[in-house]
Amino acid sequence: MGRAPQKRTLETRAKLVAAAQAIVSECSYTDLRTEEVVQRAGVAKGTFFAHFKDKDALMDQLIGARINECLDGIESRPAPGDINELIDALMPLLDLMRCERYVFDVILRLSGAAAIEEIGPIAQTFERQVIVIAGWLAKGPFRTDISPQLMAEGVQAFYVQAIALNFCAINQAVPVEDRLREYLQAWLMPTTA
Amino acid sequence: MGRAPQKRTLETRAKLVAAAQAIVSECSYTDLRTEEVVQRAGVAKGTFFAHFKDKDALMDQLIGARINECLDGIESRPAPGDINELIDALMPLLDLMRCERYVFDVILRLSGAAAIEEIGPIAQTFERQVIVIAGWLAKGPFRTDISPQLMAEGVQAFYVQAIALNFCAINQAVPVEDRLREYLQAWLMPTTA
DNA sequence: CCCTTTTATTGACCACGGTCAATTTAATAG
DNA sequence: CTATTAAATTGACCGTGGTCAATAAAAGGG
Repeated sequence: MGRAPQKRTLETRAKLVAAAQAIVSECSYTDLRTEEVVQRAGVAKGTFFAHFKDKDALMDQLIGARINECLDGIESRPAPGDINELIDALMPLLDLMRCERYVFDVILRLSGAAAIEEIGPIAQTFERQVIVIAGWLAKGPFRTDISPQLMAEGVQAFYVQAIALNFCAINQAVPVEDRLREYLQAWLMPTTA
Repeated sequence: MGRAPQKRTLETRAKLVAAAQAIVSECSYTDLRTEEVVQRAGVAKGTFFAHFKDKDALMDQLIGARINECLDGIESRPAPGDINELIDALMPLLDLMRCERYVFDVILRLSGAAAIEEIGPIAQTFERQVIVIAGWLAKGPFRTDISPQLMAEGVQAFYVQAIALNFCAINQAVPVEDRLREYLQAWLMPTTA
């Protein structure tokens, strides 16, 4: 049996997170260095790694929290009535995911849980994304031959692909939302002959 | 005006690539260290980085070559007549992409070219994948309301997603090919009411 | 209050990717 | 053949993520 966590522990962790958030808002996720985090938090380097398995775990927490804020906003909206409204509703999420190349890389890396017992914040939001979107699609004027869950997984696959393509110099002429619209039209409202 | 490349240069590069390939076949991509590459090649560390921008550039070359071998094999097959045949044909590619978590991460990271002038090997194969698949889909018994190119981009998005999900402990109960089949059925042969 | 056990913190240290001024080797001109 | 210039190579060095034995601080037990 472990004992209750000490108050000191929670304080230290809070200081680390606060320092990290400050760095992110002043500079960027890309520029965050663990060395600077511990300096600002006023603790030793080892302490950081006693609280976070590695740097990715900190990013998981920071970015996961922001995605959840995003989903809160998204969830409070009425179900979109067509594909354009769907894309409008998703845009805040997409903008967050593509705000920095490094952020997108981290998200992809952490979007799946390595082990069942340790589903990180970002991985959790990926499940939540599907749930939120599936809820919408069930109400909309979309295809009915497949489940809303499957439709939602497809939507997720397509916006990840759209963002990935948009990071290429070659493909930046086409805005993400235009590319995504083409995908979603074909995915959610197929017109079979 | 630059001079012609020296024979020595090509030899050094070949030694580096050979050393890297040896390490990969003896150990894994994950375990490859630049230090060991240069030791086996009998050159200094700086030489490595004179030939490759960074470690990713070496991986790009090694993995890109393997993907191309894969596509050569795939291309020599007749066009698949249904979704199961399509999946069978794609399996070698999928197995390569998911052979190591690190390999999948590298592929995702390099699948898009950062700048127009420098489309790396992996990014090139991603275009080629779409071309090969689109060629197939044009001949198959699939939906005709969208272009083969768009269908192929969707197929790519779906196998990437299927692999990503399969790296999660939670989702490993369902084999990649089963998950992919469900996606492709809905994507390539929608049955709208 | 002191002793014991658990938990948290520390900072010197390591691993590994990547840099760069200095040096060596090859190509070319005279 | 020699001098000059361009290209390739070297290895000491750096930045940064991550480790771990030693230490300090808190929590119980008597």
